[in-house]
Amino acid sequence: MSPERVGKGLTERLQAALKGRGQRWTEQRQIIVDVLAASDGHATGAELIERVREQDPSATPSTVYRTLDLLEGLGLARHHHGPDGRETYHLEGTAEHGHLHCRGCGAEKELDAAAAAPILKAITSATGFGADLDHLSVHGLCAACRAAQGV
Amino acid sequence: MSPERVGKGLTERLQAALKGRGQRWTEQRQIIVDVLAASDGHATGAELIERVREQDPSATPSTVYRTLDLLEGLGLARHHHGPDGRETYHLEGTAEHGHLHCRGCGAEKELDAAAAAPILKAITSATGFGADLDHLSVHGLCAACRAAQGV
DNA sequence: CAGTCTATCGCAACAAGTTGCAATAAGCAT
DNA sequence: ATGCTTATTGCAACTTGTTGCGATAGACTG
Repeated sequence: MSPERVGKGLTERLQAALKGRGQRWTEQRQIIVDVLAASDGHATGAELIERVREQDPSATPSTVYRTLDLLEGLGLARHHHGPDGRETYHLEGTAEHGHLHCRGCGAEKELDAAAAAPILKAITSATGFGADLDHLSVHGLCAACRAAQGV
Repeated sequence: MSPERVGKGLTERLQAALKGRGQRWTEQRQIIVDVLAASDGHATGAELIERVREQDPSATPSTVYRTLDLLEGLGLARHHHGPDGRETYHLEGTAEHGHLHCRGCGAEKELDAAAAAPILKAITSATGFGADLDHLSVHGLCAACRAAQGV
């Protein structure tokens, strides 16, 4: 697949944001952002490291993870934990969404903002919490598996 | 508040369950169950290992984790992932409950079944999912932090 | 363009979990 | 009690992710 680069706009916004905070733009960060953009969707830390290494074998895990942290600090990337606790990263820019993991069939579905709205509202009224949709991971049984198990 | 101690009945039920499956009861497993019962509430894997080691220095991480897996398989223990992805274990027997993590003050609150009911209902009607309360971890801002941030 | 300040990098060690395998020992049968 | 079968243990290596530190190099100053 030929990863068509994400618009240059992203890189420029990033450079500006970093400069404003006295931070620096480096080749490695460019690569990491490119990789993240190319693996549109979700990728584990290990996958990202591997792909970054294809472009720059000198890259180390610490650099990748630290850059990922940085991007999160800038609100450009997000991470959440999969059903097994492994980290999964995705670029901000796609709409905020939560995740549904089915323990029956292993499927993973995304939960978009519209579908989540009543859930977030229920959380707030029951607990006072303002929940982060991006960090919301629900484990359970999907409709199909519930039917199959006659629950 | 404090439900009755999980008496010796637990050990006996456990022994019977294991025997029925051709599995064995060992000193280590006794210790691990004891420790789990004693750390009523939540404990990370590392904490459990440490405490088990106080009673039996020869215990190794693999044994502890494998026993924990076994207990989960028997429905006697549960684990979920904290805000940082670390594992947290607790004995089944206390009421099912979810977890709320506040990213503002770091507080962790429990979400009991009664409070969660409307939330689970909202999840089901929005997505068809039957959510596991025990695996429900909500990250967000608690009421106090929301007020403090004027959100 | 050279000099300075310091953010970032790479390394190496660490922490939390997981897994394969040979040795041990639990539970059953004799 | 003795031996047999095989689940369980302990070890060691590995995976994923984190952290401290000295070395490198990016960005700004003069």
